[in-house]
Amino acid sequence: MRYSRQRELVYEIIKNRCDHPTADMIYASCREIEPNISLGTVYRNLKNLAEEKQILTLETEDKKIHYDGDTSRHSHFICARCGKIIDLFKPSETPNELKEMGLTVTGEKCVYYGLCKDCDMKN
Amino acid sequence: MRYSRQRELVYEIIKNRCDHPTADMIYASCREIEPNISLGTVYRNLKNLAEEKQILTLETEDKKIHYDGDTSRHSHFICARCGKIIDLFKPSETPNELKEMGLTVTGEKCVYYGLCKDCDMKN
DNA sequence: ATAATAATAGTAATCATTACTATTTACGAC
DNA sequence: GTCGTAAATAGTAATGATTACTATTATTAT
Repeated sequence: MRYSRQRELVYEIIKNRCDHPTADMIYASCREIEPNISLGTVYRNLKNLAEEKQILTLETEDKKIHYDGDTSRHSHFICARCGKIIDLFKPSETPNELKEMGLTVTGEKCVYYGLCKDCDMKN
Repeated sequence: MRYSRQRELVYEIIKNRCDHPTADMIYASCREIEPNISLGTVYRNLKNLAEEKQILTLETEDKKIHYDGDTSRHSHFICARCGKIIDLFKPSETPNELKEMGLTVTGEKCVYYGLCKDCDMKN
């Protein structure tokens, strides 16, 4: 992969955020610094970075991919009402059963669903 | 929710499969029995059934929702190459940390990624 | 500096899903 | 049983996130 100013920017923006932005949110942040960057470029680089495992993706019920610059092992909680995503602890060790079944594990995504504190109070 | 022959059909089809079909796969199965059922009806009923927690959804990297008629607690393995979805064991108990953070958990989705046996051999 | 080619900007296309609307169906009251 | 009402459907159009395409620009090895 050849260097590009745009990919560097996308990467830096994700790494410096502690939320879980979607492509259009990242695009908006990019435009503030690089007003001519195109949406396609943001999408392409997000895909590249995810394939290189420099960032992670989270496929949620809102039908938008959420990106995560924190590549350490951790789980997520997603509020079913407001959609807020909260970082959680490290998931438990991957069970041996997988290897015994002949499955080579390269990643895992553990998501809990429910109501966050704020939304629970509003009920 | 009022009874409808179409919803019943959608429900029965999912419950009697042991794979994780997408809406269009379920639509195809429905058409074999009910040739006039419409795609919108299948989508609407899948959504209804999922909201009622009679079936589960799995949001995957292929950008299609996969449905699961097995509502018992279990995890999944998804092959990164062929997309095959394999049912796994029951996930470990939901940690207390969630409750301590004020989060009310109503569901969880734990997915492992990697290569299945067949795809691993082809490497 | 130059050539080769990867990456971009801008726009068009894709495709899973949802919305819309006229018609049909379920079902409770009579 | 049938009547009325509202929910559900069939068929089609619209939506919206993502990807594809293409002429132009930028990176990098020589």
